[in-house]
Amino acid sequence: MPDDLQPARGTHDLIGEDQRRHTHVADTARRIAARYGFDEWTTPIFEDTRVFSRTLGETSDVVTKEMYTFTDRGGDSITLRPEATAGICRALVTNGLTQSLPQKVFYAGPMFRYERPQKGRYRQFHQIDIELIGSAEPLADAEVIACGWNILQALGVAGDTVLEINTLGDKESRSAYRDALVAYFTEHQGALSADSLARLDRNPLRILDSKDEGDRRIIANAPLIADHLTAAAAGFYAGVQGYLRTFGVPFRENPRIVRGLDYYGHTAFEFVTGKLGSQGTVMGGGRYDGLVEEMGGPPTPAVGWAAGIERLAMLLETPPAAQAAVAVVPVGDAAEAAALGVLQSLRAAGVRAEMAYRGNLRRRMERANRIGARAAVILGPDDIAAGVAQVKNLATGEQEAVKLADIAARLA
RNA sequence: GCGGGCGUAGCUCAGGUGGUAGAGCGCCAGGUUGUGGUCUUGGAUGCCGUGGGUUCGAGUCCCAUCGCUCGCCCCA
Repeated sequence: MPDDLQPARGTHDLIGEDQRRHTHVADTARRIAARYGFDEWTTPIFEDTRVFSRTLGETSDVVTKEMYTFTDRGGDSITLRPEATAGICRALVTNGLTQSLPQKVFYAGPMFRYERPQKGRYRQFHQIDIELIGSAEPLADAEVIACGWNILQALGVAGDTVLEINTLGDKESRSAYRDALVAYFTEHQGALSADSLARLDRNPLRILDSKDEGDRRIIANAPLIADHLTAAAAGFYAGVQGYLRTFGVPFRENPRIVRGLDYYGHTAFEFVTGKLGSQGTVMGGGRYDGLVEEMGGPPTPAVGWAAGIERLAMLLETPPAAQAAVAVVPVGDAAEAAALGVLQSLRAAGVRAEMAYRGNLRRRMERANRIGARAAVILGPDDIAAGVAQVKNLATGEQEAVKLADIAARLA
């Protein structure tokens, strides 16, 4: 194979089983989300760079080193979206939908981040996404999570995942907690890893997430957000947990859960799995009450999550099967016209049907077998003269003459 | 961005100490021009990732580079 034409680094072609897994994940999510009242939106794959730089946080890795940003021919700074939420909020504002809240949005599509590729991490990857914009109630958080849980159940992967939840509190709680953390970690900075030292002034909350062993010992005694929550924030968090129990969604509190993007507050959660190596987060999200305002709209509460389609597709136990076709097989050139008639009648009846473009009977039967056809409809001159075709079940080998007019109904 | 492992046929892989490349599967053709799967006979697989170096000679040794992969970072 010439190596001058390869897929760009971190991108993948979706073909055959890969595509079927992908489609199954997206279709299942779409179906379940619809039951919860979420409507699908499609927004542009690229946006004005400010849509992301303003909202994701000036210090986040996504903005500082992972965006595909370029200047277009008109001189505008354009960015391939690294995530869906910012674009959805922009669309909400642009279309004046802040006047008709709440909006419940389902989303599926490709995202782009310039990262070092690895299992479950790609430069072009796909997410499904739901956003519930316009409700400040804890019930909204719980419903969004319950919907995600149902999707994982429908995909048959819920058993592989654990829901971990935390609260980041309101602004007041968070800044008090942040101060406490900085004080604590500064006291122990001699023992912190280099990575965590860098996080200390950039994003101290992230230290809680460190995998470094030395860090973990220090983190074990770090202050907890629970002790710095305002009464309102604590009440909100308790409300979310109560509704999760009502919905029957099992969860585990994990005070170490922190979100990477700055716009999150209050509820933060992740569905994690141990089956994908270090890329264990399969679905993650939380509440982002400030984002719509950041985008130029009125103050608007919102909560949502994103899930990686590739990661979910990898967890699928049994690959979705391709739909088996019916192979139409003419015997000799003279039978072609009649065979095409049968072929089209099958398709009109909703049957997946195929006819090879050339080849003798034997070759066409081999091909029917190779494509996994469930049946072959064989038409020879004798059959046509008698107004029938041989319908052969390729699994059992049984064959029987069927009137041409009855074939479509027989195989539908 | 940092560290480890790996790039040989379409796929999975074998090729001690350097001597011009192999297997299985798949593919193509015949046995079988009105019947697939099983069987059988034959055939083609290839810039040994790419570039450079050492050598009489490199798939094999060295350097670089690209890609894949695992971990860190980050995140879905």
